[in-house]
Amino acid sequence: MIDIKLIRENPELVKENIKKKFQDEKLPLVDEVAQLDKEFREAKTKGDALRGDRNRISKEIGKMMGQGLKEEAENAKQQVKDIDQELLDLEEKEGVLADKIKQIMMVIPNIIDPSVPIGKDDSENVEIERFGEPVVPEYEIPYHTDILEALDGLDLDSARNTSGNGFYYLMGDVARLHSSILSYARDFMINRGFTYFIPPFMIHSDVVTGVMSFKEMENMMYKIEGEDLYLIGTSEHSMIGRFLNRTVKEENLPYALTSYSPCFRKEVGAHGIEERGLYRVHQFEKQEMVVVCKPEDSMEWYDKLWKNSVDFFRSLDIPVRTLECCSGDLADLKVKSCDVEAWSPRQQKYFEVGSCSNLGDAQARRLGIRIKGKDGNYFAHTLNNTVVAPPRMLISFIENNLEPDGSVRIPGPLQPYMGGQTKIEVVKERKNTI
RNA sequence: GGAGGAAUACCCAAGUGGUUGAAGGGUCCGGUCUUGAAAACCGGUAGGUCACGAAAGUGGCGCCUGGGUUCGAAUCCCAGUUCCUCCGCCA
Repeated sequence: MIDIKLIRENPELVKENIKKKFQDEKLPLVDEVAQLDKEFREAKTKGDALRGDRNRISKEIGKMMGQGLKEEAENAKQQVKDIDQELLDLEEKEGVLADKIKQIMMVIPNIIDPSVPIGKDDSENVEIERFGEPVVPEYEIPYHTDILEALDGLDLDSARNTSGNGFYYLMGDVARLHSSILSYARDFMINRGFTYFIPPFMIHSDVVTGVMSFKEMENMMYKIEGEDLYLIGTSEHSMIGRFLNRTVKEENLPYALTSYSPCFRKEVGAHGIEERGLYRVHQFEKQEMVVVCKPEDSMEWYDKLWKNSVDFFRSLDIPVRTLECCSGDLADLKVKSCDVEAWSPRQQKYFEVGSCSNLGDAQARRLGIRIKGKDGNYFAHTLNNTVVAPPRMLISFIENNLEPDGSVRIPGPLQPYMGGQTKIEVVKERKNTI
């Protein structure tokens, strides 16, 4: 959500930005909202004057009553009644205009950073960095569900019975590996100066509507029946929701936070064959980074954030690359963003394991996150990024650490979290599987 | 979940329909006094946000939130949220 003042003062800049994002259909909205804004301010100025009159006259009535001036008071009452009548329509108009303006402002995209490459869609995203040797093995790598089942570590059939498609049981060493990755990720971020958080896993509807559009909400969020509660789709929801309509002290910045949570997503819509198994599930767990900082610091934080993810994957011997989102692929709220992708030896391509975003002040404006400065308040900048999100991450992990005999290596940093174990062996008898 | 009580500004707190333009303290800032400090005394302390205005400034909204009653609401009514006390239940 951009500042409407920008539309008043520099509509051409806003239009240029829309063109850069190949959303020409939104161009008329700029003039439309400018006109609505003009009407709204006229109505508000008029309304404020009337409300002022009402306040003044009502006060006078009080004095008249005190002095016993009955008749004058009755006259004045009628005057205020007339004002109220006039305000009735005007206030409705103010409300309608304000709603319309907000609706349009929500879809006008944030001004992208000058460094963002211009391109129509994700095919024009730009690789900015690559680490590790993308291994092409001589033998065929099985589908990840087959690898995990051979380790007696995954039971999708039972999960389908208990909970439906999109759920899973992780078992034995594989379940432990899953937890180890999250624990390691937590410590990894703590060591880099982030503060560890465990947030609420359910949030109220006003927080939900603050952090996402109605459409996103419909497609993603699970609602608790009979309660004003939704299961979070990512800990960013409760982490950034914490700052909703809050003013933070300048000297307390930056907030560099890392949060753990399970994430629940409806994942409405059809998905391809490559998304079977653990690619796209209704429930996963995630270690996340959230930063709230001063505007001048956000770009520096942006670079730090995505590099954290890269370093994390490198420390587990997983080849990764960073792909910058081009203008057309950038979500409307974002100033700049990139995806961190891990190598899949089986598919012999990279796939997304995390996404890093600088939202500038757009999210803060939408949520009312302000900084109390010496010379007045101003909106904060917000950023977020994935550290790691298993079980999807397990796919790249086991594919890259798979031995020809089907066992899976545990890289050094993870071994302490696995009780010193250096590999997960294929089992002869699958005792965990019913 | 049940029964009571509460929510006012940075903090404490008064306030049952109209000179409340939210009393009074405290904190904080400035001053007097002092070698310096403390104390005492004097003065200043709603902050935010929106609109109008070149500016000075003017006005709207703000007493947990959202509705309502009224000429007028911190105050009355309805719904909700959070906190406290007690009871019940529970890792």
